[in-house]
Amino acid sequence: MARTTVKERAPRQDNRRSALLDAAATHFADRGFHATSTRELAAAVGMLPGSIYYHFPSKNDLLVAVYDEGVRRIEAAVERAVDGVDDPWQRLEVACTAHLEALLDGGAYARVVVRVQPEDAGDAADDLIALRDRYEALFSGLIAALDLPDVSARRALRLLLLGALNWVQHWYRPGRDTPRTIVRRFMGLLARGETA
Amino acid sequence: MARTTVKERAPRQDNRRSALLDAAATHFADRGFHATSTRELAAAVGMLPGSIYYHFPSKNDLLVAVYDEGVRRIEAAVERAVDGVDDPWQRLEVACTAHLEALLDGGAYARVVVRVQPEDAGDAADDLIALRDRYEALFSGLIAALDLPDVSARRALRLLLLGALNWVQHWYRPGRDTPRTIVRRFMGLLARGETA
Amino acid sequence: MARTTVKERAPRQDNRRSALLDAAATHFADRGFHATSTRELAAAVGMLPGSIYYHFPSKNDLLVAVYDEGVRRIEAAVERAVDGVDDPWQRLEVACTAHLEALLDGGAYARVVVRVQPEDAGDAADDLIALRDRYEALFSGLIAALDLPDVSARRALRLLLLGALNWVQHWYRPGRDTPRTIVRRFMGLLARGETA
Amino acid sequence: MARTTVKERAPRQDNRRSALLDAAATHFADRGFHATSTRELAAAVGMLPGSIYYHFPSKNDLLVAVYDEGVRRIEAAVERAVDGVDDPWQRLEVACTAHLEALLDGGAYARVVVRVQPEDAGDAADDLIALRDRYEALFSGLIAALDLPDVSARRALRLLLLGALNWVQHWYRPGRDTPRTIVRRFMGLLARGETA
DNA sequence: CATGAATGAGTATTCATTCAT
DNA sequence: GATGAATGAATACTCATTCAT
Repeated sequence: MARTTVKERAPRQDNRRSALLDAAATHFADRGFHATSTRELAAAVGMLPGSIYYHFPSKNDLLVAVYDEGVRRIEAAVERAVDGVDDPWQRLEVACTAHLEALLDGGAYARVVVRVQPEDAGDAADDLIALRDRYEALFSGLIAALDLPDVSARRALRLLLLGALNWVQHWYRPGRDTPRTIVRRFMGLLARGETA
Repeated sequence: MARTTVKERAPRQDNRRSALLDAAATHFADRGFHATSTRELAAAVGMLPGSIYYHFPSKNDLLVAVYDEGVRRIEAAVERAVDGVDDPWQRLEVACTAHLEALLDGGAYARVVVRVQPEDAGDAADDLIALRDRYEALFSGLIAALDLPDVSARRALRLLLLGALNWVQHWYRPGRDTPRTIVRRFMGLLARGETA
Repeated sequence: MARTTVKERAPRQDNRRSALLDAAATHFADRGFHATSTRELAAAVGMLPGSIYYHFPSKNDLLVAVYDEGVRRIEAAVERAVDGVDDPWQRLEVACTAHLEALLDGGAYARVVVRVQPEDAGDAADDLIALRDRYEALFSGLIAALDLPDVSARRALRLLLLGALNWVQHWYRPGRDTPRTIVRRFMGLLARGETA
Repeated sequence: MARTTVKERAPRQDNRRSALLDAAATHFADRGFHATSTRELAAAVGMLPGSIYYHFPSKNDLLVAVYDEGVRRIEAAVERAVDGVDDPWQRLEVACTAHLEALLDGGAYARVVVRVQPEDAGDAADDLIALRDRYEALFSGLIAALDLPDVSARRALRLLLLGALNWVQHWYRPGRDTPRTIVRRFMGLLARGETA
């Protein structure tokens, strides 16, 4: 009688916290960290501004939480994509596609990782840098498997690709391109084995 | 002689305005537009906050002025670089190097163009977009001269290169690399004539 | 002894309440009433902020409880000290010493009585004033037993002594002085019987 | 004919700043530092809360300014009072009276010095302590001139008197007593030359 | 005997901007 | 070519407190 249904136990869960996280992701991705106020965030989830601080100790920490989730999602997408693929260039290509899909269609979390600069997080800048590095290490691994002449070429390829991929958000218009076709084109421009 | 202050007397013109512009460029490039307050800018040039408004009607307009100067400088550098070079791939390479030099060693104005997102300018976002497009057109011209199969390949190359180049600021450490070596490496990864 | 937690089991009664009271005493004494937040108090005893309100209806009431305990403790110390002493000046001196010991070495409760101003308690200011008066009456009794010329001299002596004693906390450095030596010196400065 | 009167030059002076300082003194003295909000202060002088920060960089600095003025005023009053008085005990008595007058009738600035605890000023606590010490040094000088047996007696007398005097505000009711009569009574309780 | 989740009002402070002088 | 003095609105954040569970 007291509880309306047996499921009553769980629902009081932390879905306000995650609603808040979602709103933060969207706003940070779309307008930037500094251009987003805690009021906007609160309004977006129907809280009062002060109530945010029940869930997160500061706006900075909220950013770190979003960023962390963003990195986690891109990593997961990339790992899922390369799973079962054997050819090293093929693995790199599907990884790039997954990366780009995460950035363009994959929701706001991933976009935050590319849009927000670590230094915006103030004290927590180092946390963001560590997260970013963790992801780049995953990419380094994929590139290490290629038959490239030396470490310099590997580093150059990693930075060329990640730069180009992360910049896509600045000009991407859905419909005209898809993540897959963009990556196809980018990879097509590369000289595979016979690099200088 | 009588007065001890070393205040520069010579450049009679409005060097207050350009000092302000310089300070804005540095701050916007280093910390971002929203993270820079007009007070900081004023303090940096020894003005009172209100005095900024004698020179510029708003903080947004100040950004537009900086951005405009930034684009102007990159354009000038690129044009100077390609001048007298004939081979299309060679022209592209020196252009990329000039672009990267402007970004990395060329002072704050150019960095603002890459760091600040047009939407940060509010009303004036369109002005910034127009400026960015103007510059990209210059780049498109250089790429059009290459022997690439179709318009898609040309577009892909432009976006790949600009993305990779503009991303460099996120990882560049002076000493280890130079703009020239970075561009050499990037170009070396590309399949020249025989692109797919 | 199965469980590793050292949690005291014995004092069955509401030792959470008294832990809270202790924390409040310490914080109010050290930092003042307004400078102490209920969150700090809760954190100090490992509660959540809301849980305070199970034990006390408001922060003000918490202050009253601490203050009450503080007065009670000073009273008890003074009464214990004068017990068995006969000479009136001697009684006054040991009372002063007990008062000062309570203030300086006697824990936070007593210090709150001297540090916190009644008006800080808002509604409950009158409660604090009543408590303070109750204690001063005890002191008046001791002074009434002295061979002083008139009521004015008695009042002056009471206020001189209490003022000087209560001010000691502002300059006291343990080691250099002790409550006993301070009181000795103060009493030594007084003209005993032959007051003007 | 531009200026309405020759006096026009001065009046735009800093009288808003000093109105603000006055309001701060009154509020800090009457209700304490933490219990006074910047809003109240601003409202008291008809400013908006933010406008305070044109005049003072922080609430703490405002306190320091008030405190400084308070010490200055007590010092001035004491120095004025002892001027022309020769007998050392007489000098001490008029100094005490001046001190007490400053505290009780002399406006809020002096009261702040006694009411607010240095630690309330946060960062600026040391500034307040330095000011308080400066004033106590003045008092030490007056006491050094007395024919007291040793340095301990001098120190004890200084602390006894200052304590008693500063505590007066807690029980003083105008009308019943005056600073002069209170000091007379206090001094009358002291054993002059023949101290133990 | 409490907690989890919030509220609503308030905190000090900062913002871009204005405008008479 | 500014300054001095503010404005008005917003900022991130903290407060004591509530209450269903």
